[in-house]
Amino acid sequence: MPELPEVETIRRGIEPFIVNNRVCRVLLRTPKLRWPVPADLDRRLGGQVVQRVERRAKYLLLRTAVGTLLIHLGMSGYLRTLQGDQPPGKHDHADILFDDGFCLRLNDARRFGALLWLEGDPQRHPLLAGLGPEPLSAELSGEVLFKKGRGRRLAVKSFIMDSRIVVGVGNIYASEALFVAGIDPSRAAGRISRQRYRRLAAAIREVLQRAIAAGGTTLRDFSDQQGRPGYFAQQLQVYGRAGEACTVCGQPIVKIILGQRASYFCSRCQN
DNA sequence: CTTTACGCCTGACGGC
DNA sequence: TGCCGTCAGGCGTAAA
Repeated sequence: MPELPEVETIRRGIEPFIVNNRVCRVLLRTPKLRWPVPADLDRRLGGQVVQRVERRAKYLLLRTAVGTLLIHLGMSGYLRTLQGDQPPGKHDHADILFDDGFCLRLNDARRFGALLWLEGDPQRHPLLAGLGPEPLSAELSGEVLFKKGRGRRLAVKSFIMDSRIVVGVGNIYASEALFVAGIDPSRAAGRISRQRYRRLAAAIREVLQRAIAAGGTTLRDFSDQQGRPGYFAQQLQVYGRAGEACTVCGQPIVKIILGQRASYFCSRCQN
């Protein structure tokens, strides 16, 4: 389930292989993922040179002179990199083949992902236009969170998972960041001080940054295959650890449901 | 305006 | 062994 760190790791992994590389063709095996995949994608992307590989939130953007291929991996999606042709396996929905024999293959068992063709400025596309700040940029600050949180009764965990507030904070890292910041996930977003939001903004950045650093080592080799993203589970402090001792105080980690999502926290360290 | 519920989809897992 | 129900989860959309 790729969260932002996984997507960024994938971006960095594929970038050197496809920037300045020309797409020779696109092979679609599945007509619809989350939305219908443009049937004429081969005609649009074929022959185009990938100029840049960007990421906005959890969307990957492969930019060409005439348009942008948007890729979202949903929950179960991953990209593999292949050389030459290899027989497709189960849930291998699309291949992007390049002139030099390089192939980017999209696999997504649950098909919650997306493959779309965007023309014009991608930032104007409805999927991207309303997004909040990137968590790793200076645009995210405690002040921004504090201001957006005014008057809201929503649980802060659900609040930071709202992509209009800040992008790329998925279920796992939301719990982790709130633990680092010492904030109870169920606390209303409007009832958190500026000071504590500053700590939260820093915690979000730190947790994501650390996961990217870990991904850079575990997913380094993209030349073979397996851009299969992991959870970086080895360094999670609360997520999925209900009943286990808090790494700081030893209290058992508690699991609660917020906004229909599993949430984990330490009732002693977080308030 | 905010908040909540649901649907999309498959694989893993537990109970029988 | 197999069948069935439940859960997981990003994110858009509908409904309250």
